[in-house]
Amino acid sequence: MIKKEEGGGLIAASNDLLIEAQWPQLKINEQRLVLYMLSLIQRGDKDFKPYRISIRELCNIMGGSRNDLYARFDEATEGLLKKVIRWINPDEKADGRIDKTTWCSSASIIPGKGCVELRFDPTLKPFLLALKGNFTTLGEARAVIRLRNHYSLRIYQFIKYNQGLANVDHRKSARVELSWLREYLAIPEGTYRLFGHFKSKVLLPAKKDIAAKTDVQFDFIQIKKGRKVQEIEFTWSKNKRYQQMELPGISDRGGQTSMEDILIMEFGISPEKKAQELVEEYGHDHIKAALQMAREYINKVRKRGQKVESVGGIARKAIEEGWKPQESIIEVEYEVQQKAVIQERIAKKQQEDGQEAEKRQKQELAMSRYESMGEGEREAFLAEFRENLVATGNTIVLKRYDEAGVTPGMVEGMLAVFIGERLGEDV
DNA sequence: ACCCTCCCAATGGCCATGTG
DNA sequence: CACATGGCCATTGGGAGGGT
Repeated sequence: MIKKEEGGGLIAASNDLLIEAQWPQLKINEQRLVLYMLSLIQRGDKDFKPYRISIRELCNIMGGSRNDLYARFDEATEGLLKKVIRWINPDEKADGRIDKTTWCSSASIIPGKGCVELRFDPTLKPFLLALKGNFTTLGEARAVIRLRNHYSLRIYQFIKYNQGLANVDHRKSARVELSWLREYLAIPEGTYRLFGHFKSKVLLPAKKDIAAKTDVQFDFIQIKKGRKVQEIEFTWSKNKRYQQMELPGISDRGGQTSMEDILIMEFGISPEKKAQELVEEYGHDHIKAALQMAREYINKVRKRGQKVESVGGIARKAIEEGWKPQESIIEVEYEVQQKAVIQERIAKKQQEDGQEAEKRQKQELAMSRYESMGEGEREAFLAEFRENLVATGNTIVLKRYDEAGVTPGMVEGMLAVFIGERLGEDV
């Protein structure tokens, strides 16, 4: 990924991963979705669980109003489902294995819950983790999402990638061939043939865009060979203005919205309204403390290798009971209580299963008794059945039975029930 | 709710001019 | 001459607003 230049300076030759993945031309909304999903992935995630995005967040990601939001979501996810990525997994590069998959493996809109769900194919995991690079927080992803055009987005990724490497090799700049940059940005042959165009339409807008909307800013110098610009050298710095920037969706209600987002996305509390209610009722700080405790509790349970029944349930409990750092007794109590609830549920289920089996057995016994009846006995039984129909006022079934006898469907169904009732019990 | 029109910003191409 | 630069223009697509 990094090769030594003759002069000894470092060249970020390419982000092999991205090139080898043949990152296809994703549309802006598709890129936004992917980036947003990347921010949700945790390194520790074993399999890619479905990732939930609230409608509010989706608005931020895709931009625009809520009216045609689902249509745009549909369009973007359909694109992601269709587009094939081929990439060489660096861990398996030796055997030349090429993985082929699509960006996301399923996308669903969950009616009534105010959120949508996306799922990645697990094959993609190493690729996405590599891609994830340095933007790990919701805030950063949001900032990226604000970037309007996809050249800006890709340059931002490039800068962040180099910024990450700088932590390791202390590089101060990244120098790339113009041709590489064009390839990286997937600019078609013939477009921006002149550097001037490339600069005025790609580099400068990206510079402006990134400085205005994200946590970094960059600058570049043109390195010429003769009169032709051969290479671009990027330098970068932290964007100090970023802290004061208004992030989309947060501007109206301070930090509260993000708390709702945490409730919805991390703890799966839905619908959106419920999360809002919780924030309004208990307040930001209360919930923050409670959720921290809930996280610790969940981690503890998971460490013990136990399954967490309902993350949302624990969060709700934590909020409603006001878990605070010093009140670990509650936590223990809750744990015990929760265990009891689970035990009870299991016992109930077993009981139900048992009853079900018993019922089936009785029905089978009844049917065999019915089938082994002699002619006369059966006639008498059917007469009884008819009487029962009259008694219960079941005129529709009665009519059918009188017309055609025991026919598949309603009549047979009623007869089976009757048989079960009359012959199922031990005589 | 749907369609139409207008406006604006983004985009990409062309051209005149400047410069080593 | 070859290329950079900046201005200009046509096209496109999304959003807002108004009419049916």
